[in-house]
Amino acid sequence: MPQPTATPEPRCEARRRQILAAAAVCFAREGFHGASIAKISRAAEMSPGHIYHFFENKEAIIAALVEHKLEQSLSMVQQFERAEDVHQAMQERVDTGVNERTDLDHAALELEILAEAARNPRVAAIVQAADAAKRERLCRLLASARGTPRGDEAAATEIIMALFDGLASRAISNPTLDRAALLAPLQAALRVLS
Amino acid sequence: MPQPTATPEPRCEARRRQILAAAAVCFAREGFHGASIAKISRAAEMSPGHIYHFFENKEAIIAALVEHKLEQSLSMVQQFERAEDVHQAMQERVDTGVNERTDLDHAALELEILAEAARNPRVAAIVQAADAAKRERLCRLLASARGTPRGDEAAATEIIMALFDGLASRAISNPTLDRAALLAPLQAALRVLS
DNA sequence: CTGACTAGATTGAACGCTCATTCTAGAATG
DNA sequence: CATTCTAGAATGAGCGTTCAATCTAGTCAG
Repeated sequence: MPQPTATPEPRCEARRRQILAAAAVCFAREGFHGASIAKISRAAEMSPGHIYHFFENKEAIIAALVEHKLEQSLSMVQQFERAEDVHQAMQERVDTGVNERTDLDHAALELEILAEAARNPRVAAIVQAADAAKRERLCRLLASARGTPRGDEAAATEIIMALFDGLASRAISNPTLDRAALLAPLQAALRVLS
Repeated sequence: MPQPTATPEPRCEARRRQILAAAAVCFAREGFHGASIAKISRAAEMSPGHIYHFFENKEAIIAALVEHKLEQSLSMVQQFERAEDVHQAMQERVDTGVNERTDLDHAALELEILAEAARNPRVAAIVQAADAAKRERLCRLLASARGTPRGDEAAATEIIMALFDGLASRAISNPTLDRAALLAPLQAALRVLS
């Protein structure tokens, strides 16, 4: 018995991560359906057939990647929840948020995921479950930050999320986007919403 | 003589529109790469080969559809430009705007177009040219509505566009979206931006 | 009015290719 | 030696695209 309880699947898990990393690159560059298993296997430096030992099929790779991306995005909410002054933490995080959301590779993958969710029920379920979790936690944060309830917490949360989600679209539609200049009007909008 | 010079290409143009309408349905349902020429031809009630009399290839259908969609979206700006009171016209149009942007089929096609633009240079060029035109005109409208310049007109325009673009993402991510409730916080955000 | 002719519209089978997926046999490991 | 891992060729389906054949409707000769 080499490892009794320490590392559950050292090789297998590493391989899986290797495939997901390669898939993320290929999917961002060519889309879910433009990227072939052959290309992903080349990027992951393994044979096409071997990928099927770790994932049932191509859709499972997409699902796993989407899940992984959304888990990352949930960690942002956790940061706010741990912060002492929520208002201040949010204002400070806007800068980073804009840069993350308007990064071209990130934006491309995010839009690809949403477009896929619009037609693939399995992806839609993953996206919507993750979104519901994120939304509820953000809404609760907003309510506690406001102190006195105004009754439109859910809608305001929705608009704040639309604002940040929209940044990905803007990054694609406007390659001359001035990220720094966005901060002032964005914070003004957030102030009136929170 | 029924029509001497009125209709230039009645049959040909009608066929093109027929193909584009069928393609819009197929692309919204299955994505640009999921929808095959065979399926589009079936939806357009014509043979696959015949499609190639009207479009050079599949990419040309995508390009034509994207162009058509963006022309429609430009007509909204024209409405504002013709209005007497821009502020008022915008506030009145928000309701319609929310419903248009959060329509699932519209949102699916919009996200599909943006995802394609992120990797297809031809589509990117069309999207970005249309976006630049729309952006400049909206920015000018915002400046004239404000009266006294504040210097952040371009950035504020960008944030307003992000807000509306983001609604498409929200419609996909949250199927329980309460469209009517969005209006109040959305208008509050627009008021502080314009 | 009728039949031959024509040009454009339309068809659908066929082509070459790439895809996701499976299979087989050899290499590595213990 | 037994077992697990790995590679890459094989498979069949489906893709975008082409093209020779067919249909259709309008013109014109008689």
